[in-house]
Order: sequence, then C-alpha cells, then structure tokens
Amino acid sequence: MANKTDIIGSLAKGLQVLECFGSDRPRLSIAEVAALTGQDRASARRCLLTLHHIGYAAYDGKYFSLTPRVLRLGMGALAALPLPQIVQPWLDQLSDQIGQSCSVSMLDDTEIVYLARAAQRRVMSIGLMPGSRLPAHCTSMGRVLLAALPEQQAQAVIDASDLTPRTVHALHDPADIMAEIARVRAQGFAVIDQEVELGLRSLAVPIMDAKGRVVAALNIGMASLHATPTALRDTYLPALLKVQEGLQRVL
Amino acid sequence: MANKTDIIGSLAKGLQVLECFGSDRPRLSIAEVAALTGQDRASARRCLLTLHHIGYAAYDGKYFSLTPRVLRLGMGALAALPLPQIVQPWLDQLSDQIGQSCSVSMLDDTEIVYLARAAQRRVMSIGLMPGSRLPAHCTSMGRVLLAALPEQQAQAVIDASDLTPRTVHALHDPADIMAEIARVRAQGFAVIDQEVELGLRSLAVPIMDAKGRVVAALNIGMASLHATPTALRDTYLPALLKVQEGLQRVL
DNA sequence: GGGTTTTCGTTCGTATATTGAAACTTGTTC
DNA sequence: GAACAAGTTTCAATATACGAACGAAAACCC
Repeated sequence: MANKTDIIGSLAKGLQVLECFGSDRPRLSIAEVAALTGQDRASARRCLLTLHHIGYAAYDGKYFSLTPRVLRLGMGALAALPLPQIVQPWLDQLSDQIGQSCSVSMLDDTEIVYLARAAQRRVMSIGLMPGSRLPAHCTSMGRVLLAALPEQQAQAVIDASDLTPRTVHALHDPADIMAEIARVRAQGFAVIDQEVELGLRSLAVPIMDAKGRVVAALNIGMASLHATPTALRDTYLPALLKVQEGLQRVL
Repeated sequence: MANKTDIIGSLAKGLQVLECFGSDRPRLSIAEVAALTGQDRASARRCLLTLHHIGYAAYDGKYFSLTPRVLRLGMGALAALPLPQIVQPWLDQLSDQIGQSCSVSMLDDTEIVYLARAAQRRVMSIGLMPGSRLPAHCTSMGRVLLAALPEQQAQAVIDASDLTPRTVHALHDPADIMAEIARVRAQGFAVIDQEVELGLRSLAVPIMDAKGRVVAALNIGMASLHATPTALRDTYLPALLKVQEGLQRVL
C-alpha cells in the first residue's frame, strides 16, 4: 500500500494553503500565499481560486480570506470528538468549585490544542478558546502530554520545537526541559511558573482513558499573585486528581 | 479570471472527503467514503491515503479517522476570527448577569455555526460548543440571520433546507417560516419556543458592526419552565439589546 | 463445512487534468 | 518611462482520474 501514485500532491498543497491562514494573517494575496507555502504563483492561485469556488474562501479581487464554511472541517472534527463533550461539564464544575479557569488540551506535534475550556476572569493577555494553540514545551499541559510519550518521541518533539523563551522564567535548554519532563512523568503532574506569560501560573494532570492511555491533559491557570507554585499544588492538585479519576471511569 | 483550468478538482474532492467525517461517523472505511462522496473507490482511497500521509488522518489498516491536526484548519480559522475573541467577555458577563446560557453564531448556508458560548446549567440534550451546528430555519439566531439577508436569498436558504420538524412545535411550511422571518426582520429580534428541542426557549438579536451590517447573532436559551415566551422577551430583551449596542461600538 | 455470492481493497492502462516555467499583462514605484 | 512586482495565460511535460479487472476476505446459504 501507499504507492507513490497513491498520494495526491495537489490535495496536500491545497491544505497547505488553507493552513497558512491564521490570526496573524487572515487576509492573503496570491503572491503572499505562494511565498508562505513555497509554491509558485500559478499553483497558489489555482488553489485559492478552487477554495473560493467551493466556498471556503472569500475573494475581493485582491485578497483571499476564509469563510465560516472552513469551520466545517476542523470544527466539525472537534465537535465530532467525543472528548470535549464529555469533559465540558466536569470542567464547568471544577472551574466553579475552585474559582479559576481550567482547560483540556491534546498534543499536535509541538503544540497543544485547546479542546474545551471553562474560563473565569481572564488572566492571560491572549484569549484562549477551543482550537487555540500554545507551544507544548513551555505549558503545563504540554509537559504532561510530552511526559506521556516514550522518551525518544518526546525528545524528537523538543528538538523540533522553537524554544525561544516567552518570558525570563522559561526554560530554554533542551536538556533542562527533558529533565523537567522526566520529573513530571515521575510525579504525575506539572507546574508551570510564568513560562508562558509573566504573572501566570498553572498546574496540569494527564487525562487517561479506561485502559490507562493518556488521551489529553487538564489544567488550571491563575494569576501568580494568588498562590505560590507550592501552594498551587497543595491547594488545587487534589481537585484535579479527583476529576482525573472521575474521567478515567467514563472514557 | 476563474477559467476552467483554474479549478483543481482533486482539491475539491479531498476536502469533500474531509467534510464527510463527523460526530456520527468518526471512523470510515474507503468504501464508505466513496459512497458518501460519490467518488469511486480508487479516488477515495487516494484522498484518504494522502490525508494520512500528511498527518490529517489516522489509519489502522481498515478505518480512517481524523487527527487533532485537522483542527489546524477550521479551528485555526475560528481562533483567527476576531469576532469570537471580542464577544467572549461580553458573553461571559451577560451569562453571569442573567444566569442563563448565551451564544454567538454565524450563518453558513442553511446552518448556524456557534462561534462562542457561555454556558450555565445544561438545558439541551445535545452539547453545544464553538463549531457546533444547528439548522438556521428553526433556531432563534438562524431566524435573525436569515432576516438580515435580502428576502430572495433567505427564500433560497429555506428552499434548500431540510424542514423536517424537530419537535411538534416546529414550523415546517416554508411560507410560515418566511412570514416569521419577515416579522423578525421588522421587530429586530426572534423568539423560538421549543422548535429545536422540547422544553427549550430562546431569544436572539442580531449583532452589527459599526456600519450596521449584521455579522452574527446573539442569543440566550433557557428551559421553558423558567419563562413564557412573552416574559422571556420582556425580561431578557433589554439585556441583549444592551450587549448588541455595546458590541456595535467596538466592531 | 464447503461452495457461492458480495463486498472491499488494490492494481492497471489509457484518457484526462494538472503542473511549472516562461511569456505576457497590468499596475505601481521611483 | 524604466524597473519592478503581482496577477494571468500558455503549453509541453507530468501527474491524476476513471472504469475495468483482479485477488482476498467476509457474509451467506445450504
């Protein structure tokens, strides 16, 4: 199987074009897309016109942008995943109980993807919502998810990651990060202190299915003035573990 | 522009394949995809193998399923839209204030797509979250969004819709629905009484940008025992209109 | 259980669609 | 008005699509 003739290059290119739209670049011209994807202008143009033709892109004669129809793809996939539906009530209740924001995410390559979220007061400058992404290496959920991988795979992810520190507190030496991941693996939870954003602390635990496989991660995040990292763990870890246990029974 | 040679058929087919995965069918075989898309098995197989090759699909030798990477497409698009980021705090506050769930959605063809949501106690049997879809014709936000279209376009959407009633209260005659849409257009809001689900009432208003163009809809939903349709309007419409007004200033 | 029928995944060859580089057009900058 | 950049078109080289055919597995039937 998977002969050379079994791969459709044009489909891969079209998806690459679709992916290069993002919050930082919602509107793109043909030449920009060509530059971002490495395709030539003719190909990029054909992809964009096709996307426009089938209703995925709007076109004003100069710039292309995505339409809500695109949400059928990824969002359809998200709303289709059973996990978000199942965890949402747990999240809501947990968030209510402890008075802090909490989220569930999965690993996708070097990033974590938010699947569900119950927000309290916004403590982060960036708005997080289902579908948002953050680097795995410097987030509490990312550390937990990387710890669940075989050592070698985790190393590969770290090697592929852009480790540019987001704050002065962020670990940036691959060896340090791998050591921290090992500790997380051993202790079963991760604490992050202002590595994503100054003033933000967070605590995460893995979510496992009935067979013990890690399928996602659960975290709470809060302003750093609310608790020291140690207090964070002592105060909130029991609540997280309780949800972890409850979820394992229903997954 | 848009010559016949400017459209890539294989890209359209690949996206069609991607779209046919959903909550009701998360795992599909080659033959199933071929049947759902109307392609022959050879084409469907190439699409699926390509999706697998570039990491969008998992393959166990028999069934294909989507990976979190797919969320890069639509979810990227959602997290990229400025609207959800802007409305979320307003939603949270509104939901808090009135103690009911509220949501923001856009129109995509015959369906509404949830962009953001602030949930209280769950009153619907189906879990709603960003990316979820419901038919436009029988929802309060759908009626508001259809009312914002030119009459002829709204008619076209209704004609294209599957009007099978979801409950005994649902309007199912196209003319009745168009009349209701006209009323919504005149009064500036929509009330739905148990047309989506028994026991569920909802009230929606349009959200407009600074130029007065309707870009989305805002609603609140609640168990029907909390308020009669009239009381629903009298009690909650002022709060919705206040958010509508506030949002118009920042969009 | 053995033979039959169906269904599915895969392969093949040719007809067709798509690619990419270069040529051409248009609009913009200096 | 020359120099440049972006969009568009062209056409031969190449990749892809489709229907048909094949083998394997599953489902069915006596």
